[in-house]
Amino acid sequence: MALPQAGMTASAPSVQTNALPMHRAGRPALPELLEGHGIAMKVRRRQRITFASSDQIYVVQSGLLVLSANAGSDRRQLLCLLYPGDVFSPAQAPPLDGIGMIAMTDCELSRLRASAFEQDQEATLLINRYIAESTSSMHARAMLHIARLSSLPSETRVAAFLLELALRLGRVSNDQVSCDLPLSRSDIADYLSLNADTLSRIMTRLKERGTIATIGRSRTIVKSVKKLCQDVPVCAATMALHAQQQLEAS
Amino acid sequence: MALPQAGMTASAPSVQTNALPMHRAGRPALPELLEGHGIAMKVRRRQRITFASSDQIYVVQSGLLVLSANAGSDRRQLLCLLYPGDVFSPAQAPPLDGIGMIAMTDCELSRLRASAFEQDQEATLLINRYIAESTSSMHARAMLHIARLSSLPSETRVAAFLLELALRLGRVSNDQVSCDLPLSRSDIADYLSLNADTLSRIMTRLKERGTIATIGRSRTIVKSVKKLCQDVPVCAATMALHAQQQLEAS
DNA sequence: CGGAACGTTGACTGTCATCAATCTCTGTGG
DNA sequence: CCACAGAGATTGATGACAGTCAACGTTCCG
Repeated sequence: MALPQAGMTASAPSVQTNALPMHRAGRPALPELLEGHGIAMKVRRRQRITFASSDQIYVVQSGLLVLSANAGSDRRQLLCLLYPGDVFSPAQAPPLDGIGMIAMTDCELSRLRASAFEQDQEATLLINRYIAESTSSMHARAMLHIARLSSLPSETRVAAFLLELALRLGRVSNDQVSCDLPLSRSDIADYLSLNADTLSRIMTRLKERGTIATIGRSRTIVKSVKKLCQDVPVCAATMALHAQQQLEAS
Repeated sequence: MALPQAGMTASAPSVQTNALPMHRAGRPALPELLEGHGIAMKVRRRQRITFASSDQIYVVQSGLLVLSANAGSDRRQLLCLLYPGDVFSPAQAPPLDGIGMIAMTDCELSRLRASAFEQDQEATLLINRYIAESTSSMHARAMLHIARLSSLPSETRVAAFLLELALRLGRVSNDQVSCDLPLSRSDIADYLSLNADTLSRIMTRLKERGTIATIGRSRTIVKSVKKLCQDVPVCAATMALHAQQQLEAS
């Protein structure tokens, strides 16, 4: 288990995006030597991880986590999604009340100490590079999320989010993506800064409009990825950031 | 000029924050060897920098820039503020239309190629570490910004933002912070995802309420930092992320 | 079978974006 | 020094949209 793997299998997306050519497809594989140092952790769905020491680094091997905080009066805010391959250290989190990670699915993590590699310069080099690339890509995702939150109407916002999650967790076939949502409605609402009620209304509208379809409570299908990317610029960027990495990892 | 310096002078903030203890105060100084490799760039206010190659890295030496994109139909979205000391590479930006940096003030940048250090392992080590720490801290700021956008009412959002900018660019004295805003109203609005009209109303309300005061068009004073931090949890985190780094830099 | 968590829907309210008009600064040229 | 122009900032009226509260339905669990 040297490579981080996606929580579910993924086939190659067959859709063309108009991503800027400058963008990197993925990052190099996490070297195995990390395995020797890290402590494997298994966390279960809904489990919460608080940051004990700032020296610790978490590597997501499988599953899905979110960074959570209590920003407002009592409202929980989900700030960031952590996918397999992501490296996360407390330094990347703001010092908000109730900051911590919450597992959305059963997860496998590696926990290691940032100072663990200082003897081995070669290893430090590789690992720092890996961390830098991971952190860069997470920053790009955060920027995309800000763009989604700020400049998209709520309906499009939800559609773009579902696309991201489906690209990461689901399977692509013939211009459709589908996945089982590991987040509940109120989780999604807390991430997209919507009300759960409003989110429910929006998803009903999206279904009526034919943008998405649902099976049961959690299975969700984005009907036409191509159309979504044409209509919404953010979705093309989502493809570039999420689908290509998926390609790399598989 | 080895160290990045703040655009304007900064005295030590005299206000206590309840930042979480785990949080790092700053990052180590950028080593001088970067100077040898980098190309110094001077950009003027309002000038736009597009990303030519993904191999390039920009280090902000002085001034203030923003990351900008055209996310929605025609609306410009300001995604991220870049302060002195920040390292920014195109990999940290999402592949959105019209992505680029815009100088809010006259700026000094160093531009270097990511692959420039590969011969010198010692240098690579230090620089990668610096980049990793910078990127981490930028990620934390992005998360804080998301929290601000998502879970604060617009009035508080503006106040929290003004606090951040004043802590970075202004001077602290006796529980007050003041600075000259380098951003126009519509810049601020585009960053906080508000309408410029609404922003104007909000600032009027903040003035009436005594939270802030203004002198002329751009000079802005946050009246009671302590009170703001007590009322708004995000502001305490803002102090932790921005005031302490200011301390470090000065 | 019952209960709890989750999801949906409706009526109402508050907030923010929009559009348009007016006002205030700032710099320029006479 | 003043007049002017143009950008930027404010203010008002209005409509669209999302949050709130409450009730009801559904699914999943013991």
